[in-house]
Amino acid sequence: MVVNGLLSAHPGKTLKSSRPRRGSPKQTRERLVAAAARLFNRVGYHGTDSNRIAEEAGYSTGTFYKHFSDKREIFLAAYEAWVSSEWQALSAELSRGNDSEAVARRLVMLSIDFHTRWRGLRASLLELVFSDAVVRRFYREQRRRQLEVMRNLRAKLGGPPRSREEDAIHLYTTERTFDAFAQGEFPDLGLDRETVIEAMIQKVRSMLV
Amino acid sequence: MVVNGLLSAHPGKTLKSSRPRRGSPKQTRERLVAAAARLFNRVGYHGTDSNRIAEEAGYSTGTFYKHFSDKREIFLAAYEAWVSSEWQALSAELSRGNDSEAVARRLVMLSIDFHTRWRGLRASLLELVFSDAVVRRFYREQRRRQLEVMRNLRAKLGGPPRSREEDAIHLYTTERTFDAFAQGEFPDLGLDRETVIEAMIQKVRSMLV
Amino acid sequence: MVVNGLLSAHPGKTLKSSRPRRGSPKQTRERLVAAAARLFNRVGYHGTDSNRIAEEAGYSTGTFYKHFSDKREIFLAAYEAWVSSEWQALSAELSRGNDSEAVARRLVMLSIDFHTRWRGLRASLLELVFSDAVVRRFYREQRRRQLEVMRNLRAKLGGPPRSREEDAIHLYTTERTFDAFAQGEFPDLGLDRETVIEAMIQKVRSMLV
Amino acid sequence: MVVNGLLSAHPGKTLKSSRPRRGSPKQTRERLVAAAARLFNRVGYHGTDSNRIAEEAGYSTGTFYKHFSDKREIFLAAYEAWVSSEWQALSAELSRGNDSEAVARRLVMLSIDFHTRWRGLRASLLELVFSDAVVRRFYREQRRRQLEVMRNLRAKLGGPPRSREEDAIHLYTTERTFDAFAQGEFPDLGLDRETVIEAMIQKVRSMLV
DNA sequence: CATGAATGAGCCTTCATTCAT
DNA sequence: AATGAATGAAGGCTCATTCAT
Repeated sequence: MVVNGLLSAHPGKTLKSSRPRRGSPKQTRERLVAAAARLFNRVGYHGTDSNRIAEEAGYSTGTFYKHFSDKREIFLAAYEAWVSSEWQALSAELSRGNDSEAVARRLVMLSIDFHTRWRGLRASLLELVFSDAVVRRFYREQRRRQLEVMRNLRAKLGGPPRSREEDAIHLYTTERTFDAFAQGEFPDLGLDRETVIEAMIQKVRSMLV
Repeated sequence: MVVNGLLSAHPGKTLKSSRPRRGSPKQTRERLVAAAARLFNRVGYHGTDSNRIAEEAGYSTGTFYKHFSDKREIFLAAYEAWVSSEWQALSAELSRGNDSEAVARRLVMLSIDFHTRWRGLRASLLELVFSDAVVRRFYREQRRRQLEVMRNLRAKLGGPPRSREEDAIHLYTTERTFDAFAQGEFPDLGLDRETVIEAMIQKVRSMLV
Repeated sequence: MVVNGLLSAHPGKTLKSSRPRRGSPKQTRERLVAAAARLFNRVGYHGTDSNRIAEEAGYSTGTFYKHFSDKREIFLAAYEAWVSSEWQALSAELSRGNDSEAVARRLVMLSIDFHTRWRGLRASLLELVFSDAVVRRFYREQRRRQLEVMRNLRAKLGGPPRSREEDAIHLYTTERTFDAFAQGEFPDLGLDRETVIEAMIQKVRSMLV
Repeated sequence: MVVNGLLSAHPGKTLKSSRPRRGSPKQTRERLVAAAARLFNRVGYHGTDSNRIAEEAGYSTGTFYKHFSDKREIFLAAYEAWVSSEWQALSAELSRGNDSEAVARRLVMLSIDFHTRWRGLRASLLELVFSDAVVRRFYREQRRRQLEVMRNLRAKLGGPPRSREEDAIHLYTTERTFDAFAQGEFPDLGLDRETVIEAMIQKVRSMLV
């Protein structure tokens, strides 16, 4: 589980590293994952080639395959890095809140931020979940954990009981809406950004209390 | 693009056509789109080989490119066929309803059905919307029309006014939930199918009245 | 089983074909096999790359894979072509002989000729038989047939009975000696070409009568 | 190249060494050659990865290239080790013999043993002799020495004079037959092991006396 | 209108070899 | 003497697309 500065930072904006002759395998791996995340987010999974990932990270072709057996593997690593950093950020956010309105607002802003930064990877995700059994398994596992976290969270916050089904629907709603946000769908549809945000805040809030 | 029997029928289940040498261009095109839809739904956009589409439709490689300038074009044609057939089915459903609960139920079942039949194409959609400007434009246009239809529908049914933003969020919710349904996500997460369906019926109903 | 002019002709000497836009698949396949044989014989199996085979045959990369699923497959095709053409030549030779000395001489000269023309492919053969189960199976089958042919031949010629073991040893002897011939080993070792040939003629003759 | 215990022992059966940091260069070199021999015999020359050789010997990649300038060099070293150990074993065998039948038998059994233990390396040999001039030179030199040894041996044993050409053919025969033995060709062809061995014993014996 | 052989850019992957430590 | 991270040329193979028939 890699939750480091390189990755939790904005993946689409990190600069291309200069050529590093020899580093720790861990560092190399992280640089590769960060570069992969950047590329996935820029051109999607299918638009990214493994040689390019290595180059973007400042390494040569072969180095990639010393660390990952194929593109899918680094995709999963990037995906995991994102999920980890998002959860970490969300729980940090939650731990300092009391006013539910303020907490919900911060959660929404944070989510939008994450979905925006990981938009390309997210855009590729559903197709991979469909077409690749390994990605699918990984993805479903994340979802299970998400539902678990939600349930625990609400218990801790003293919120009202909800069925897991309701929680799932809530997750789908926020997820898809934030994706639309990240993809710039709202201005394109003539929808008001602030109105959507407010609506989402209310939705999130209703799950917390 | 015509909503014909080939397409509005279950695309994943249509049998491979026998060799149909020389037909009307219209018929050829439709057969190609139907074959493409079948393949997209089975293996996704990137998993579908354009030569294979022609073969599946009972034509040769060259014929494919006589009717479509590239793979994206047939994807859009298949997408359009699906949207058209879904809307047609939905409006047919709506036109015979009066009891809002029953109508909502039928709409939900219909949607699940459509999402299931078009799951592969849908799975590829978000990535293409992300990576391909033409698909994006087409997709956004569909979304605009969807919002328009919703607004008109509610006006006709005498439902309460809603902001377009609320409508959009509703669409995202149903869309994503039905996709999850189609991908078999619910049993995998230990969620009860019927409970989700009931919840969705209430959601849809609340938009109608 | 391809026994055509292209292949039974000297594979190392055929000129590179000019670019043929469209031919029968059979012709294309034959040209590819002929080109592969030429390259295998020039630089060995591992020294030959599949793109180069296509180029040498006057085709592009992709054409190769329309006809052969990988390099091994075309190796087996070339191998089969050689075996076929050699057997055909040998049996043609045998059918017109009566004087056993003369027949044996012609068989030896023919074998030397074949081993010389297929020296690169033969040089690669043992390694592939060792490392590749499919090649091994194919190779063993050829050997079985060889032993069969020998037995039948001798029966027809009224020669003395020999055990299959003796036949096998005889085949190994001639095979390896002709390979050495083809590889130019004799002058290098200061051995006299004619003396070796005479010895081999006697060996072959002793198997016939 | 020293014929040491590591090498004259069964190369295919030696266990992977434990990490031997810092030894004499000579020892390191020997361990590398032994590891290379093991791998060549398991998967052939082209199937052997030079990094893997180092690993198998318990050293790092770089160490390999400190001792050998390339893969071919270690192949030649392994080849030489094998030839040396085989000659040593054969001459030891010969020196204690008097009964020609018994001697021939022991020589045959020894040869079969050697060919079996070095089967992978031998399988690669002919291709390398064909494709690599340096290997070819080395190989031919071995052959010259072999012919020399044979001539001397027979002189010492008081055997009948034979031409070098006859000797060469004899060598090819035994070599190829023992290779076939080592590759398991006989059972596969339905040939009787003992019959072949007896025949080879007679062949060898006829060269000695 | 239809065919299908042919194209070739481009991606994935391996592995012999180098070199900074 | 040894390490092992890094290199990058080279090759295998795919697939969207073209075009002569």
